[in-house]
Amino acid sequence: MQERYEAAAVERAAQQYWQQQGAFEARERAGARKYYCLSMFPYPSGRLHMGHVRNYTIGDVLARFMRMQGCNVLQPMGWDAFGLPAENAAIANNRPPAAWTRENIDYMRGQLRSLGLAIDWSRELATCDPDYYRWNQWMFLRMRERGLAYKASGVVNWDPLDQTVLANEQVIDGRGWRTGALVEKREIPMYYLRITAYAQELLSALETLNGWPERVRLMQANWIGRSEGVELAFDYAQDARALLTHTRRADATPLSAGLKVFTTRADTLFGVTFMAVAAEHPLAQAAGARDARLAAFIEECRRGSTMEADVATAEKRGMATGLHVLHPFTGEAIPVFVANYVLMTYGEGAVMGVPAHDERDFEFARSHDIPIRTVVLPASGASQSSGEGWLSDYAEYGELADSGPFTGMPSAAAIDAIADALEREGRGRKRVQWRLRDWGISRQRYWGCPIPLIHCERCGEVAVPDEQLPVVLPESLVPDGAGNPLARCAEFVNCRCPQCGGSARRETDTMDTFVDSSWYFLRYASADQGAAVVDERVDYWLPVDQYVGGIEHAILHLLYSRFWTRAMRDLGLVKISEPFANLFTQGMVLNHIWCRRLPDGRRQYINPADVEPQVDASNQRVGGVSLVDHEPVEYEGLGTMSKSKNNGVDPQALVEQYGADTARLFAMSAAPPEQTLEWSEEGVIGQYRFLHRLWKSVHDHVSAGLVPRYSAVGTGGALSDAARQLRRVAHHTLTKVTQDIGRRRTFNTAIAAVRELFNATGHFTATDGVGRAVRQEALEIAVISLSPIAPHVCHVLWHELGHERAIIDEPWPQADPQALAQTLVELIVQVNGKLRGRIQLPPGTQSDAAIDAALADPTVQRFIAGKAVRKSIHVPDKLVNLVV
RNA sequence: GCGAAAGUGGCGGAAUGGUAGACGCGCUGGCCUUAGGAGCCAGUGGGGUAACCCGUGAGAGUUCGAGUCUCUCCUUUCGCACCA
Repeated sequence: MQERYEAAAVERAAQQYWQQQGAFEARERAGARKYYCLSMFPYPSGRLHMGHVRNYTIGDVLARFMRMQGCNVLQPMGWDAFGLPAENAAIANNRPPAAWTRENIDYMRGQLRSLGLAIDWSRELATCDPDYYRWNQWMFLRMRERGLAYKASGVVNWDPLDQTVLANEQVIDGRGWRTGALVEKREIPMYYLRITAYAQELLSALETLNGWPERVRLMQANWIGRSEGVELAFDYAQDARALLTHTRRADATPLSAGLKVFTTRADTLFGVTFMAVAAEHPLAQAAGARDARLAAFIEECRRGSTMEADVATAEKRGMATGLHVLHPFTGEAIPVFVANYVLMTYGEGAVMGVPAHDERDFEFARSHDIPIRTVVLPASGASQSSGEGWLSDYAEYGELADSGPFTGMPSAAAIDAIADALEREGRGRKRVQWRLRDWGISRQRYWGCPIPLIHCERCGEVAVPDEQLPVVLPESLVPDGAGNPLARCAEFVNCRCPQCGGSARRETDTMDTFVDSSWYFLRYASADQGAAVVDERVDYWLPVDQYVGGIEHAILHLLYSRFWTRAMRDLGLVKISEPFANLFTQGMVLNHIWCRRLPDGRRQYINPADVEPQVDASNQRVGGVSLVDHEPVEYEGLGTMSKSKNNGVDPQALVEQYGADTARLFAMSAAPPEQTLEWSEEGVIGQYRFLHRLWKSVHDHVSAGLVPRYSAVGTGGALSDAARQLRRVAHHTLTKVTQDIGRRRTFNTAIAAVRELFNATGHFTATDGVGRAVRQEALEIAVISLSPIAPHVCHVLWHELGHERAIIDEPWPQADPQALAQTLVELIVQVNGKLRGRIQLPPGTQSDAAIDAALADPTVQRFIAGKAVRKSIHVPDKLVNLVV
């Protein structure tokens, strides 16, 4: 055996072996428990980043561990290949996105292979391949037939200079990224998928997802946002009625029934002192038509991005319309305002304003001189004197006051009573409101899956017939940032109407890339199936047993996938409802951020590898010096690795310098996988050193001749204390690693445990036959425990330890209870909860005996001297607590 | 703004209501030598000669016992529907 560990040679050998054996190609197999282990597929951005290394190593550790547990494991990989970055690269390089994307895929496949992942590459797919996206189109048409896909108008970010729809990412401080023009909201026709039809099921089924993190389930539940409340209509006062009869248009029907609102707090109805409608609300539009100041305000609301975070953090502004509605019970005239914080996309686009019982309404009333009328008395008894600030007790349920016939009722009963009264008069009813909106999938972009529709002047909107699928995206176009090049591509646009045969125009919108990623996990099960979207093999492999990916996908991707799977279920294509039985959300990878301020105020980011940090007395980074030009740079703290902050680390360099095992070991050891991971070059070197020492230690052991491990020999009692102790540590390590990988998913503590075992092995000096057999056993346990995490080096070391069979084909070993047995265990003794002593007792000692032993401890005696022991708590084999 | 998490030595982190700081990085001292991104040994939260005392963002609470559970506050990170 070679004395020095050479990562490159070791990894080449191991990878070659796996490839020759076809070790990771998965087949459906009756009898064995299947284990479908899936990591979120990457966007082919050009190079792998540390987040990928972390993600794929987590998945790989689980896949390899479960394989050794006897499972039939499938771990596939593919490419989320459509999307905006390819178009940006195309603009920058004047090359088609297709070429850029496919080159990136080729390069990144090589990078992934160098990590030694146990992937079945025969199932590889890319979403930009027509063989894949034709099924997007096929599914879209099936959904359209069932009313699950429909056309409606939607609001987008519009760059008035480029005459182009912008993604939220392309809006920077309210301006277009390329033109700098102020972005506007614009309504355009779009296609939607009716995810809201599944809202209740998507919500209820969260309870069944026991293998998902609680926080993800909570976030999804909040996102779906079921609220029970009351929908009611306020009749128009004379002024509004007069206006509406003048401006009545064909589409004014929503206005005819009065001003509709939805509220969860019908109990506060008698406190309504104003109404607020969104700028896009038809009533606002009508009022704006005869009032120039109001029209200007509405126009102002149209500026800015469509992002909800922007809308919600914008200054709350509003303007009176001069119109009024009538209170359904008192008949009082209530003024109607236009307000920028009312969302047209939620509820009815209008809200009733109750300043006394809603903080946002309270502030709005203050700044617009609207009266505040208290109608619910808080249960806390807190009282609010006028002129004071907002008191949150008033947002709680309580007892109604000044509310006509409902006065004196508790809130919950009042809501029912008010809803009943409204329903009797046909003015309102109880209903459920969802926060979840239908999924707009139209993108006015080139590099995506074409929506398979044709527009014919005679026949209208016509579906592309199934036998003409896929509608193939021409791959030679180069976008220029202004508009969609597809719309200018005559060969694509001009076509025949499938119904009448006349000339027609093809739809040029493409699909949201979330469509591509909403079902790829199903396709892996039958990736070679040309005649159907999936086949019966999907029933064998699905659901995914373990899904691994970033927490940033907690809502959208996962919710869309849950919806899509149900849509396919209802089409009879799959039997499952939930695609992912277990979900693991990994944390982000962070690195330090260094920058310089340029004269024009912008920041220039410097890569941390090029900075020598300066620290203050308490070792905090306060600044640094560039290693390139020796000029000072500013420290901006830690942030996720990103291109824009120039703080990424190239995993390729890492693998070339230290090897994949070191990279994997670092990614798994530096933090628990669910939390953020801080990059540390020193940490990487530490793992590298460990692998060297492990190698050296096996080398030194086997160069004195191979011995069978102690447990295989099975000799009984002749062990020295040191040998017994080492065996106990070894088998304890095995227990801990099995739990930490298999149940707790804390790979960092599994690695720490192996290191403890390794340290213990180093301190074990016996050279006799039994001693060497015990050391063999300890080293074997260390190597096999580490093998899912650092598979290459363990593959080679396993052979060197004398094994013919490859380590990936070894069954995961079980700890020997005899090795774990102890003759004495240490109990801690507390007095009033503070540690005061330790006692050694045989395991299983009864309470009375344990407490007597604790009382006899000299230190304990000092602390209880002269005091009465009031209570004694005994936790068997762990502790005694004496309360005095 | 709304929703979700996190906060422990100089640093990353460990502690599955029961010994706070496992394991590693860094640092200090020593040894060794085929000078290697080496290896080995010892030390490393603060205070105190010691006995001991203090210590997990801040404040309260539950408990025999709280880093862990509950509440309030502060700070940081993630998501917010056209980035993927």
